[in-house]
Amino acid sequence: MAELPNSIGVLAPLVGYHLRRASTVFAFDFARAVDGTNMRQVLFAILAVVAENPGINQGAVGRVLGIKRANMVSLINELFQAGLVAREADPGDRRALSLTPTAAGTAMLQDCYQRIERHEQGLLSSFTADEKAMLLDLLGRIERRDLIPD
Amino acid sequence: MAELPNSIGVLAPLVGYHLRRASTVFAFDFARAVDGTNMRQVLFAILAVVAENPGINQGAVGRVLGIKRANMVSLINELFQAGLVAREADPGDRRALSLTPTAAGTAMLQDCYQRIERHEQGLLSSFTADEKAMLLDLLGRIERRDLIPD
DNA sequence: TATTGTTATACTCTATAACTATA
DNA sequence: TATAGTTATAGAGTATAACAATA
Repeated sequence: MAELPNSIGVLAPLVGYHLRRASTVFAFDFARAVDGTNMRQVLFAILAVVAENPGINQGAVGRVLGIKRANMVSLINELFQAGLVAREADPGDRRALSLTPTAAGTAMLQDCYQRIERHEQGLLSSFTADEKAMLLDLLGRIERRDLIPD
Repeated sequence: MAELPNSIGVLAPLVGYHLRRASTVFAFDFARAVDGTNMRQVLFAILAVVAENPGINQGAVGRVLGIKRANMVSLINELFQAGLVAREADPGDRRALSLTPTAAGTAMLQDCYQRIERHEQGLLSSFTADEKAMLLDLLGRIERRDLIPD
């Protein structure tokens, strides 16, 4: 017992601290869940939004997910070069790029979703259905539309 | 109604996604709360652990917070150069550095804590006391000691 | 004028490997 | 051998400013 106890002092009652730690636990588990797929949390989120809203603009995706325009560029490039999304000039607005998932993108999304879902069940194995629903509800009430990028 | 609706597709039922978004909301608010203090989430967390466990080693702080040895170095340097923590060779183990908060460090911790506490009350203004306690409990059950750094 | 996508850039966070000095 | 701190380094994530093309 050489080690000091790990009391976290004033961090204990702070919701922000515990959100950060819990979020990190899920982030690590996400990485393990999609190991070998070359996917990351951001890419998965973008792919999910594109698949749900085919034809959506690059900027709109960023606005939904809280990613800045400037940072969307290389992320979309990654998904495009991996053959997971297609992009073409929006006929209604020639400045904009219209994004759609490819067949490979849809397959990747479904594969990853199933892996992640299974992993989340593991992390939440001690949770009742009510507790999980309660957690999602409480988190949803925190996510009041935060600042739009830019 | 030029903009597509922002439905997030398969992200909706994933706890990890909502943890990440909620965590970001709190991180932004943290930054606004401590504006002008030169403090950041990591530095505040380290300061809190050092203040709660005076004499604790650099590596032990990292273990409590999930920060790797290599990354602790510059963080402790920042706190030291800001005059918030003092460090001296541990008499019992001459490899280790024993950390204690300075008077300025204790004052900074208390000032920041009060600011953050006030801000968290704002973010959680729609939460009942029971709901906040429930959220902390559920998050605590996720933070099962995650992987020790290194 | 405002907006879409883009480039360039910088800072923070996180990760690995290798070194030193102690244990 | 193992551990504490350190250095160097690299990859993500995130931030701002400025530009061209289009609205």
